[in-house]
Amino acid sequence: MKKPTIRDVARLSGVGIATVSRVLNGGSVKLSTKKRVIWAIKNLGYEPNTSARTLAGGKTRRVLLFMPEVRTEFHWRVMKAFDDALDSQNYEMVIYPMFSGKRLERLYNDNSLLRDSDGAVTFTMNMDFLLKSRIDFGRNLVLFESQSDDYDCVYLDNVLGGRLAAEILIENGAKEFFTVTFDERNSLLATENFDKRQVGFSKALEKSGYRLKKENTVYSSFFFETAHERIVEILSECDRPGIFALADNFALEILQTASAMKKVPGVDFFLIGYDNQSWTERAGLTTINQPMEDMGKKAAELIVQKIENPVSYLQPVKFLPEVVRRKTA
Amino acid sequence: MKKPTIRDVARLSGVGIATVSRVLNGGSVKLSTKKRVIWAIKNLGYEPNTSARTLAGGKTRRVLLFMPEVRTEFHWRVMKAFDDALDSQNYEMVIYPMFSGKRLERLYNDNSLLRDSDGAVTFTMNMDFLLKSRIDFGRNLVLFESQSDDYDCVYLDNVLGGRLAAEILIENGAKEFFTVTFDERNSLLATENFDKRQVGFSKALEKSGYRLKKENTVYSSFFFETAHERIVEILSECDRPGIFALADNFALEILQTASAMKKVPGVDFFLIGYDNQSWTERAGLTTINQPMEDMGKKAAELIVQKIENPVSYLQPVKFLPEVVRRKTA
DNA sequence: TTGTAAGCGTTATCAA
DNA sequence: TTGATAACGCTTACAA
Repeated sequence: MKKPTIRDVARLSGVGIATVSRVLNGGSVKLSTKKRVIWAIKNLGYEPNTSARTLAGGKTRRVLLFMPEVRTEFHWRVMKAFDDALDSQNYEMVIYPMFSGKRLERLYNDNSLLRDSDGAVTFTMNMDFLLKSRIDFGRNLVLFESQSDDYDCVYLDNVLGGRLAAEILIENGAKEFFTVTFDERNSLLATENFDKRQVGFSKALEKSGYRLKKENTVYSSFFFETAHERIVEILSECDRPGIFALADNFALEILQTASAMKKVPGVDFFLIGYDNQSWTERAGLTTINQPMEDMGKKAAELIVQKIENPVSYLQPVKFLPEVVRRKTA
Repeated sequence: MKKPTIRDVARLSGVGIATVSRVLNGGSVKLSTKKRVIWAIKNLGYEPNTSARTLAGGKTRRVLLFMPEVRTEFHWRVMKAFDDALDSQNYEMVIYPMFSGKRLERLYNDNSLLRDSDGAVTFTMNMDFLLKSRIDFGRNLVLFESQSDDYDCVYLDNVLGGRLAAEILIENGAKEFFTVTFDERNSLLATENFDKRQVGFSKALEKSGYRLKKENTVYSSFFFETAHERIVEILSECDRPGIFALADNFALEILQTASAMKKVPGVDFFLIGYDNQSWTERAGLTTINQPMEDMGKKAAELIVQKIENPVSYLQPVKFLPEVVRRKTA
């Protein structure tokens, strides 16, 4: 049994196909006819054909999301918020995972997916790298958690985030400071957000007369926490160290190690994370909140706006991080 | 400047549009004309229009992947392999993330994405749940890491995996046995793979005269390892316990805790993981290997085969887990 | 082996 | 406010 088309709907409701199209796309139609058409649509279980729509010059109502390797709750929650917001505007999210640079090449050679989208959003991607690919992203591009003067973007003030972390740790009376982070340079597609947190942190320290020694930056990773030994060392040799974990994930590692060593956070050492992931509340971790849901939602709004009402100016949206005080600092 | 169409190509190469289409889709064309057409395609930078193709009844060369919440290296590596294999056959992967049941409803109401795909693959999804949604997945559906009598599927023998783990631990001379897992029932979309590992493990234990006590199953989670205290307890109170971590992620937690407690794996306790994630080699973790790349590739082959040569029989493909012996057991 | 022409299901233009 | 009708770019009979 064939799927009903716009013609079937027109026939059943006794109007022309153009009228049905108007009902579908919000043209002006007399209320009574509109009602008949809607009834026919429901009655037949009609659904517009996307390909025909696109071909005829209509919009796809699809937005492409360039997704980095998902490692933390952060990515997932932002994507979810983004998706929800798009859906409420009747748009659909399609994910393009960035497994490697090879994938970009592929998109360059066959950008049908991009053409079949009304717009695109890059998610924590290194724009230098992306733009170097010479892919034509079209005009409707929004950057999420990366910055550029040439595109709309939604990002968090990571420098401020670092500063806030420093202030808390100083306030707690820490004498020596440490950061736990990961080496972004290994990641082809990384943005410089971790760098910024680090910079904000050490600048704020200096402003108060402290200093972040170079060797006090500990590198870990998301998959396999390699910082373990350094953490044991710090926790046993330092007097009440102040530790800034540039992602909550790293803080977890520290919390566990400390627990096994019978060191009490907030007493024997001070710890502040970054992200405010859902588990941190239970763990009593003091952390820097990123309003992930708001940010995801904002990105969706921005791209939809760009698609529907093209304007000639840029709209960079900067979100502000906030300290969530709990037990560890 | 408009994009070139099939007509432009036909005109430039002096043939009819049908001939160009044949070149594009692999119909029989004289070699010399074929060459001319290909030259024209390159010359113009022509790219077929997906919507027109689909509308005209052609294939989209697109496969939809239902993605669960990605937490571990496992998901990422399988997706990558799947994607690579699809690409080599000139297919494209589109991800449909399963944020929640709500997302399924949405697909039910507007399954244009599904219609715009030639086939679909579910990735570690609970099929009961998925089928209950009454979504029409079409005939071209392949299940990855879940089983059903009604569809092609690619899966690992998880019961065997559990058995292998038990055998290793017994061989090491462990007296008391533990498992660390997570509670799948909380996850709407989970498959029963963890259950199966657990069953295989305890059955094998019993066959050798041992027993897995109910209270010896420790529940953790991927986001926030809640098993920490239990692990400390086990490690300090048991004489050389044998621990089966049903995912490498959980094993990592144990390794770290042990390290902080100065307990040596392979001596003070025995530990075996599951997955053979990339970091496990460096960590010296004995684990059960899942051939992720092979499995992802096989799933791709299966779905492409289904699309291109529909057959009337089912092809369940069972992969076998293998022990990777390292230092912890 | 090739070309002509009839769809595919929409949107958009233009008259009515 | 409506309805014909011409695109949109392709695949696929069918004819040559």
